[in-house]
Amino acid sequence: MTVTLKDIARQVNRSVTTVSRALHDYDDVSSETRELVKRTALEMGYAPNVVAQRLQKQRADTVGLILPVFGPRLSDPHFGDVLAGVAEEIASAGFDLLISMADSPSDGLDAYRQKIVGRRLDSVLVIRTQRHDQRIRFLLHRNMPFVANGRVLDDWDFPYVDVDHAKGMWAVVQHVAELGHQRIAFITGSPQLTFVHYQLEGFRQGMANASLPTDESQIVEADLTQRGGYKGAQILLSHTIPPTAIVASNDLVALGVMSAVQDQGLEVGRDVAVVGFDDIPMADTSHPTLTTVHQPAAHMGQVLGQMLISVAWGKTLTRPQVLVEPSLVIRQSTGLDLWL
Amino acid sequence: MTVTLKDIARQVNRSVTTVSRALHDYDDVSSETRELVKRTALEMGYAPNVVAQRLQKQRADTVGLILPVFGPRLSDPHFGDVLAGVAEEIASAGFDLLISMADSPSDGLDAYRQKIVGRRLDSVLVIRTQRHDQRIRFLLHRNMPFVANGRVLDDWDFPYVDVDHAKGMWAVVQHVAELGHQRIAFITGSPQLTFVHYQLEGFRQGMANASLPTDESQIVEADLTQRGGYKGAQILLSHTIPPTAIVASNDLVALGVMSAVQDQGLEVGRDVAVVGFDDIPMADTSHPTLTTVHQPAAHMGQVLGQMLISVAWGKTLTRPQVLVEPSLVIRQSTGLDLWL
DNA sequence: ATTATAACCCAAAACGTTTCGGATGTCAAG
DNA sequence: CTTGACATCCGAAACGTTTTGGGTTATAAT
Repeated sequence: MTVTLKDIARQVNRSVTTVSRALHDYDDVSSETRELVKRTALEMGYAPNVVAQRLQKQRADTVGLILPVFGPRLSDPHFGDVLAGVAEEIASAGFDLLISMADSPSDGLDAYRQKIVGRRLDSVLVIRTQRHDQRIRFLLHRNMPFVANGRVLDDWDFPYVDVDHAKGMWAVVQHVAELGHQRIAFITGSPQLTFVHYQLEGFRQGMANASLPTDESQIVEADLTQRGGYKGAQILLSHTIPPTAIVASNDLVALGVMSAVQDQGLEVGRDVAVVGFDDIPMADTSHPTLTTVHQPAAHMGQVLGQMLISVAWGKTLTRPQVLVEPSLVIRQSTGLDLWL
Repeated sequence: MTVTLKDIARQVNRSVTTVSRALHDYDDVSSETRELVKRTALEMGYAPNVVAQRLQKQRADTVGLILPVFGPRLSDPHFGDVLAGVAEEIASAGFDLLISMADSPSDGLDAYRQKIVGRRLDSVLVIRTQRHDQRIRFLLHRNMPFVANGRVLDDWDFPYVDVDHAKGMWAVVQHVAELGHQRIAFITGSPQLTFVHYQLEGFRQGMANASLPTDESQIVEADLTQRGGYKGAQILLSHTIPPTAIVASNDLVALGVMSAVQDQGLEVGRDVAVVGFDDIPMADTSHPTLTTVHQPAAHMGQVLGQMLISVAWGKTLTRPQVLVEPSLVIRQSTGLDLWL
């Protein structure tokens, strides 16, 4: 059915070797033969069997991504943007992106074992790192090329791209405090996640810097979704002394917070200030528009993609650790000063 | 470095054949040998080389998705949800999802050629179909198993899952007309896209059914993004007689429309009704909440996933064409009746 | 006339697995 | 003692490619 080198060889009366070499422009085949081979290959609709090529070359030209069960969903816009950047970048190098989903939480490592040891992948993208990440431990241990989108707290040396969440959150608190807010609440994800850890650090330092006490009851943990934000805000707003500003771990959560605030009949930006993190497209078109911390998602994705290809080729990275400076984007959701 | 069957064979003093058969629980190997083999395989950290398995079995256990250049972005929530459903479903069957990006518009078909003919894929998911889709033509012609998320206008027989866009849009117009609106505008994507075609059909029939004239100047084409919706709405609202209701091809566009309306100082749901299509999570938490047509994205993804696996195994589908009934979800953005 | 050089070609091995078609040995039935 | 059945094992081929290490022929240099 499908045509192979052998078929071409038979057709042009040459050996398989010669056909292969002709197609690869080796200089020990005559130009007539080369032309002939190439022409008939085209005519017969030949396409190389990549599986065979890979077996022979011991390379896969594929970078893998294993979606953790409790990680970001494919429908998370910020994550989607990062991923699009990665996909685009590696595509231009002829690499593919292989996405597997871990079936169960514990399955995470087993999935790695199977896919990675099975040599399907040349390098791996690790997303949403945890403070002490088993996956990274495993990959380091197996000597498998990988790049992480995020850091860990352990003192391990591995390539990553991350945004300086602490600094970003610090700037947020700074901004909100300058507007006169004193009761600033924070809706976060699981503190096991490294980026949450750093955001908390930035939050606490920012509060201290503004000479505000950090009230632990104002820090609530929630799902990193709109629904999570909505619920978290409901809890916060039901306190006897509700916060006047609510900061969220990401924009999705912040959008949920805005909904909750508005459903309580309060006005975002006047009664309650709301701040997000990520700067997803939606942040610019919500109402009111959302003050947030900008992350260059697509660009980070591209950098990740380049690094993934480099490590797949066994190159050592000139700049293995990239920490991106975030920038505060002030919009309407923190719009008005308070008069206190 | 990595351990192969041969290594195990040497270790346990058996042939490669026997080791392979032992690991696969063939009944012509003694239980002692089987145990021995399995134990040493585990001890040595053996994992089969999938590439070799694939070459031998002529299967890839992979379904492919080639992202068209002008298709939905990975960051489109509705698309992400569908994709998540697909990924989840095929993962439970041990399949992987391979995502490639087409480098250039024209490259679309070439990408198919290379990846598909190169036997990397057992089946292919085609998204965002066009009225006369070259990709589907190609896949049919090559006899390559695939499933489409969307229909075509040609009378070809192939498996697809789609939502009845015409019926959905018909219901939208019906609803808006019942509220008293007469100048109903429509912001669509390219009419080359099949779903836009059907939406237009439903729109026109709905208008006719409500005895309203269809004013072609009220139908504007835009990018299927928030930005596109924003711009489209600006154009419509600058007309001397602006519409009182704006219907959009999807929720993203509708959210952009809402922004534009609000930026003009108008109130969505009172001054201008806005309707979307898809029912992304955001539609429920936007302000005002968005009236839209619900699509069971994740469920459609699962069905697609099951079909993709079936066709990959060469099975004939019991129900190759699935047309899902959409349902109108009435929320605040069409909130108030008009008094005309 | 011999030798060196260049131009062109190819057989065979290798990548790691699965499977077909025996081969060998043992034991019970005839 | 032979035959057949059974249990256990294995060699070799196959999947399609790339690469190694040649071989053959014709031409140029000695």
